This record gives sequence, structure tokens and C-alpha cells, in this order.
Amino acid sequence: MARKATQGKGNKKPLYASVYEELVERVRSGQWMPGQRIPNEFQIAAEQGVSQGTARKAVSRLAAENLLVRVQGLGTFVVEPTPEHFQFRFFSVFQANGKRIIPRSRSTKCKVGTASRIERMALDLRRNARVVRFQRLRMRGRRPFVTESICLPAETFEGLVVRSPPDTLYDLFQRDYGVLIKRIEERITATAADAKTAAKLKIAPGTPLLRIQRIAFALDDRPVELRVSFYHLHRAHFRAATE
Amino acid sequence: MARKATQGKGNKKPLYASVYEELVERVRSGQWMPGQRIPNEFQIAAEQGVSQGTARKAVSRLAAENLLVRVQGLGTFVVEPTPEHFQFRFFSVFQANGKRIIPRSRSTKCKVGTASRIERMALDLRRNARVVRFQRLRMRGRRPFVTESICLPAETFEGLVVRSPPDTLYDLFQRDYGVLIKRIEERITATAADAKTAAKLKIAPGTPLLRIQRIAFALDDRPVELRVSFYHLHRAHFRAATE
DNA sequence: CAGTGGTCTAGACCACGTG
DNA sequence: ACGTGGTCTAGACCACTGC
Repeated sequence: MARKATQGKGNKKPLYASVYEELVERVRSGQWMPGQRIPNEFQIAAEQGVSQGTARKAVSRLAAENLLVRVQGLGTFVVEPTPEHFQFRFFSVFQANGKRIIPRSRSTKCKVGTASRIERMALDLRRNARVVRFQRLRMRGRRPFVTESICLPAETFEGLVVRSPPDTLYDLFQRDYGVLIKRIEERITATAADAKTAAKLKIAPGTPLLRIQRIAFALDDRPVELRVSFYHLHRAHFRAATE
Repeated sequence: MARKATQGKGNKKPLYASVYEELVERVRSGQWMPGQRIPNEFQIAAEQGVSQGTARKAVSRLAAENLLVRVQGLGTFVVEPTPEHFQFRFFSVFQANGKRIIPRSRSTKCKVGTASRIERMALDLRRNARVVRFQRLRMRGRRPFVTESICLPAETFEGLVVRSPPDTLYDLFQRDYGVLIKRIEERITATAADAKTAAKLKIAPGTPLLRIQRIAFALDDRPVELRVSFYHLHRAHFRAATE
């Protein structure tokens, strides 16, 4: 069973990088399912023909990227794409008291169309590429407070248009399309609510809103989602941290 | 010279953590100055009475925290607190074309006072603690586009009030007060410009602005700065990333 | 108790930048 | 050629979990 991790002569990649890629592939392909315990470090090392320390380095990187979860004394597990997991990570809106706001969502108008110039640039698509677009309204209790316009490459998310998108997208991405969101980038400005957005959010036109344009990147750093949101934050704030 | 890194019996800290703290202290105390090359991994290992791998782990952590910079084949260096270093890291405003905006600053009204309730909570101060407050206007070319109200604990930054604060603060913190900013947390909302802020920014009252409240944390995770800023972003945006 | 991740060692070799 | 950081190994022991 022991497979030597041989590399081509000119290959300069460190060994742990190869092991890392192999582990990513196993998660991505579904060979290791979410929540499942993966082999221990010595088993991985033996399989890949490297030492435990090298296997450990690969696993550590995956853990740092929130793809694996280590539990001392128990084992290492594939992260479970629960709504909480992704919500907690990427929806960083908090109340004044510091509690995170967990919104509910309502989706509407799911349609396929041709990518605009901006969408092509953001999602790195070729001319005339097809995209799935839909809109959402996020609720805080009974009050709408965020509008979202989401755009996805149709090629990557084939068949998504015929379903009604669920409350949380990223767990669906992982479960049904093997696309795991690793990081997001957001561009934030302040803007006055236009008539349409104001109506949706049930506020006066001209109310200052946060406009947040998000691009989500998959494990392989491909951009796979463009999302433009307008936030009406009453006794709440968006949170950002820089290390 | 070889000092064995002995620990108390009940001490459960890993060895590399002790080495890490020792290295931090050398930088903080000025024993290793900014820009200086530090001993190589084997020398550190010998000094601290650990193996090279353990010393390396401590150095790696410092490097990950942007306190040290490694250069293969050359050595490891204490980070230089140049304006660029801190500006690039913590002032994340960009033009539409993706270029970072590097502002100039004008400071005014540097005064000492007693911390308000909000300031005490943000900076973890005791009742009646003294703080240094001043205001800044950041310019993009000839146009003002950010107002800042900065609040610092007077105890930590003794004597700062008599100087005129420079364009960039954080390099001053490191050079003159041994306070190295490791991370910042920002709370972002949208708001309409009040009359006073509008006058400073030379815009119409009511213009939507980004309000950003920043708390900056030192290496030891003490909060050492509270800053409230209003951003008028024209063809520009604030950028946030979540891993 | 056995099995897991977490730490640590001593030594080896490689890749890179400088002189 | 030399010294540096970067990778890798084989083996050891510790700390934690669950049976």
C-alpha cells in the first residue's frame, strides 16, 4: 500500500505540498466526507511515503485553512459545512452588545443570463459566459435589513437555477458541487438608498447604507461568487480584523 | 553562554512558547533593533537550550505575526517600522483600479483629558484614567477625505501630547514607546455626514460616509488605541478579507 | 488501557543570496 | 565557497480522549 511520493526531476515543490494537494483532492472529491475522521498522521505518512512530520505539516496547513479540524486524543476530521460554520465565518455583522447576528433569508428571481463586463472581470469568465443570478433579502427577526444580488458562473453550478437556493449557499456549494469556499474579499463603501432598495428594506430613500461587494474564492483560488449587498445597520455594525 | 530553558514543574507551556516569549522580549526591549539581523536558528537554539526545530517554530510564529522577516540565504530580520509597512498593512483603502491610496495627514488639537465610559471600555482603562486625544484630517492629493479622532492611554504614551503627532503613528509607537501594533479590529457602519464633519471634508451635510471605529492591539493583546474615522470614498472603497 | 494529536530532538540535505 | 533559511527524517515522549 505504501506509495512512494516520487516527483519529476525538475519539480521543486516541497514534499509536504504534494501531500497537501493529495489531501485536498480527497476532500474535494468526496472520498473523505464532511464530519468523517481521516487516517492518523502515521497512516497518511505511510500512504504517501513520507515521514510523520511531513504529513503533519500538510495536515496543519489544511487545518489552518479551516478544511480540517484537529481534536487532540480523538483524531482529525473533515470540517462539516453546517450553516453555522459558514455563517459564523463569513457573515460578520454584530449587534452593539457584541453578539453576532444570524439572519434568515428569502430568495427570489433565480435566472440564467449572460455575464456582464463587471461579472466577467470579477469571476474571471470568458466573453458570453453564462451566469446564474438571484436576489435575496436577509431578515433580522421580522425586519429586512440586507439586500443581496448574487451571481454565480453557470458552468460551475450547473442545475442550480432549477432549485430554490437555500438559506445558506456555501454548504450547498460544498455538498453538491465540491466547491469549498476558502476566503472572501469585500469592497465596502457608503451609499444612499435608492428608491428600489429602500422599498425592499422598508426605509426612507436616501438612508445611508453599507454597500458591500463580495467575491468568494474556492480552495484553488478561483473566484466562484460575486455578491453585491446593501446593509441597513441599526444598532449593529460590520466587523473587520487585520492581523 | 548556553542557558538551559528549564521550566517549573507545573509549567505546561511548550518549549517553543518560552522561546517565542524570549524573542518577543528582545525585540520589545530594543535589544534587537528594527532592521537588525537576528542570530541564526542554530545560535538561538543553542542560547535557549533547545533544538533547531524548536527555535525555528518560535521564529516562524514571530514571522507569521509580521514581527520578523525571513530572507532565505540571508537571515532573519526585525521588521522595520516604516510608514509604508504600517500604512500598507492597516490603511486598506483602494481606488477603483485596485491601487492602494496613501494619504497625507494633518493633525490638530492634541489634548489630555479624562477617559469617557466608551473610551474606558474600548481601551480597558480604570475609572478617571487619563487619555491623549487628537484629531486628524487625511488628504487624498489636495482633498480631505477622512476625519479621524484618536484616543490613546496617557500612561502608555507619556509625553506624546507635547509633540506634534507625525503622519504615521504606529512607527512612532514602536520606536519611542516599544509598543508594536499586531492587529486591529474595526467596526463599520454607514452614516450621514453631520454639519461639522461635512465642513471638514468640504462636502454637503447628509452625504453618506463610512464610519469606522478602530481598536488597535499591541503584541501582548492590550488595546492601545481607539480611533473613530469618517471616510468619504469617491471612486474608492474600503477592503476587507476573511480567510 | 490503547490510540490520537502535540512536542521535541539530532542530524541530514537542499535552495538561495552574498562575497 | 560559505552561511543562511527551508525541508525532511526517524524516533522519542507527553497530553488528551474514550473504552
